[in-house]
Amino acid sequence: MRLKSTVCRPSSAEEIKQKMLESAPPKPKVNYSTERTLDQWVYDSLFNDMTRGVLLPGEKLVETVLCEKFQVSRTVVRQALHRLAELKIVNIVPNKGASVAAPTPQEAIEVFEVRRGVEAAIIRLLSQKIGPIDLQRLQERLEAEQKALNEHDLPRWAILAGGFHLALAQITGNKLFQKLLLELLTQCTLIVALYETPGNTDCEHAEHVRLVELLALQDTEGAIKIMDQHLLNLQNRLNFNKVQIQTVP
Amino acid sequence: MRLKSTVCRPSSAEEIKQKMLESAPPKPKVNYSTERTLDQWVYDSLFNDMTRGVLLPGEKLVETVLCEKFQVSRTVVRQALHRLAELKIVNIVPNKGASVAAPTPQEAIEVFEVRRGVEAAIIRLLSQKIGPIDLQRLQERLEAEQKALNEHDLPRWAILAGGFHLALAQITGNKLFQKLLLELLTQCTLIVALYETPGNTDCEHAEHVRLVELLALQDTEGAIKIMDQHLLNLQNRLNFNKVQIQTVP
DNA sequence: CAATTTGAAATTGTATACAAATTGGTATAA
DNA sequence: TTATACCAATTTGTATACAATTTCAAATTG
Repeated sequence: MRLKSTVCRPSSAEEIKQKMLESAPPKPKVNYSTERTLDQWVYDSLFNDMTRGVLLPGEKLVETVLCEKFQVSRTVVRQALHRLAELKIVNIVPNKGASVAAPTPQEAIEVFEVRRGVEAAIIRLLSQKIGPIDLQRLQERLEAEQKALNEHDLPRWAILAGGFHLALAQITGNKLFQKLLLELLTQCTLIVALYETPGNTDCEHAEHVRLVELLALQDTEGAIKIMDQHLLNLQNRLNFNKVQIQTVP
Repeated sequence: MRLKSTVCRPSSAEEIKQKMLESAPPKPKVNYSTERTLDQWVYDSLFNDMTRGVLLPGEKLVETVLCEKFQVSRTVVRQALHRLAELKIVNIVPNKGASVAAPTPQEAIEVFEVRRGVEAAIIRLLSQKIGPIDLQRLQERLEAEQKALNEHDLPRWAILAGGFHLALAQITGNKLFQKLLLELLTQCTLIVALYETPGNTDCEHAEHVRLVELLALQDTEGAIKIMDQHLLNLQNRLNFNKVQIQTVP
C-alpha cells in the first residue's frame, strides 16, 4: 500500500522525493515541446542508461516507477517502452510488463552473426569513401584509446572502443548503417554484461590499430578479415554458463 | 459492459462510414486479450497493408481516421504508429502527424546499400547450413514463380519473389536476420512504389534461378556476386526523377 | 502438512479528457 | 491585389480514469 489510487502524480508522499533524488533524470525539460516530445526524452534517457550500463539486462521496468522518476504520465512511459521493445533492447510480455532485454545464448549468437555481417558490409562500403582526413581522425581515436588503457580507465576505454566501431559506420555516410550498428552495439552491451569473462583489452586495442593500418593500405579484404576475427574473439570470450543474476530490489 | 460507443468523436459525418466500408479491417477481435493486444493487431494490419501496396508511400495516417477504421481508441492507434515509426516505415513529425514513409532518393540508396550487405551476409551464413531439403524447397518456389509469370499474374509473382529472399534468410535459422530483412524488404516495397520503372521480370526470375544453381554447387562467392548484381539491377531500374504524387483525398 | 482456493493489491491494457500546436480561411490594412 | 493578423476547427501531445489481468499470500480443505 504505497500509492493511494491508480494515479502516478506526485500525490502526497515523501518516499517519492527520495526516489527522485536517488536516480535523478537528466533534465526535466523547461517547457515541453521545444522541438522534442516527452516520450522522446524518456526514450533517449532509457537508451543511454542501457548503453552506459546503468540499467542491467533483465532489470524490471515498472511503468509507475518510471512515471515517478521522470515525472510524466504512464502514457509517455508506455510509448517509450514500446518503441524500445521494437528494437529488441527492451522485452515486453503482454500483461506481464517490460524489462531490459536479456538475450539468451541463442539470441546472443544471432546478434553476433548479424553484427559480423553488417560490420563487414560497412568496411566494404567505407573503403570506397575513406580519405586522409578520416584516417587522421581514426588515428586520434586510437591514441585516446591507448591513453585510457595506460591510465587503467576501463570504463572510458569501453566507451571509446564502442565509439570506434560507430566512427567507421559514420565514414560510410550511410545513416541507416549507423542506426543499425548502434542498435547492434547496444544489444552487444547487454550480452557482454550477461556473459562477459575477463578478456584481454590490450588485444582488442591492437586489433583496432591493425584494422586502421590495413584501411590506410587500402587492403579492404584484409580489414574485413581482421574485423571478423575481432568480433569472433569477443564472442568467444563469452561464457554462456555464467549464472545470471536478476536484479530484484 | 464496456465500449460506450463514444469512441474518438465521430465528428459529424457520413464520409466516415464510406471510408469504413471502403477498407474494412480484417477482424475486430471478439474478446480482446486472447494472447494478443489491440495495438499489435493494428500494427500487423498496417504493416501488411504496406507490404501489399494497399497503403502507398506518403499517404497521411490521421489518428482519428484509423480509430474509426479499427474501432479502437487513439491510445492504441498511436502506440502502433509510433512502433512502426521506429522501423522507419512510418514517418512521424511531432505535432504534424504520421504518414507512410516516402524515402528520399538518398534514403533509398542507403536502404539498398544496407540490403546488399545484409543479403550477402545471409548467403555467406546460409551456405554453411543449406541442405538438400532446403534446395528442394527453393526449387519448388522457383517453379511457382515461373508459373505466375507464365500466367502473367504479376502481383502474385511480386509476392513470391519477395518471399524468395525471405526464404533464404529462413534457411540461416537466424531470426534476427529474418526480421531485419523483412524490414528492409518493406522499405524496398515503398521505394519501388515511388520510383519504379517497367523493368524486366523475366530477368529477375532468371537471376533467382541462377542463384539457386550456384548454391547447389556450393559456390558461395559466386552466389553472393549474383545476389549483389541482382539487387544492383533492381536499384538501377529506379527513376528518381519520377514525379511523386501525394495522395490527398 | 501439502495442495488448492480465493481475494485484494499491484500492474498492465484501453478509453476518455484536456491542453497545446497546427492549419486554413477570412477579414483587415498596406 | 498582396500581405498579414487573427480566430476557429482540426489534429496531435499528455494526463487521468477505468477495466482486465497477474501476483502472492492468507485462508481453506483434504
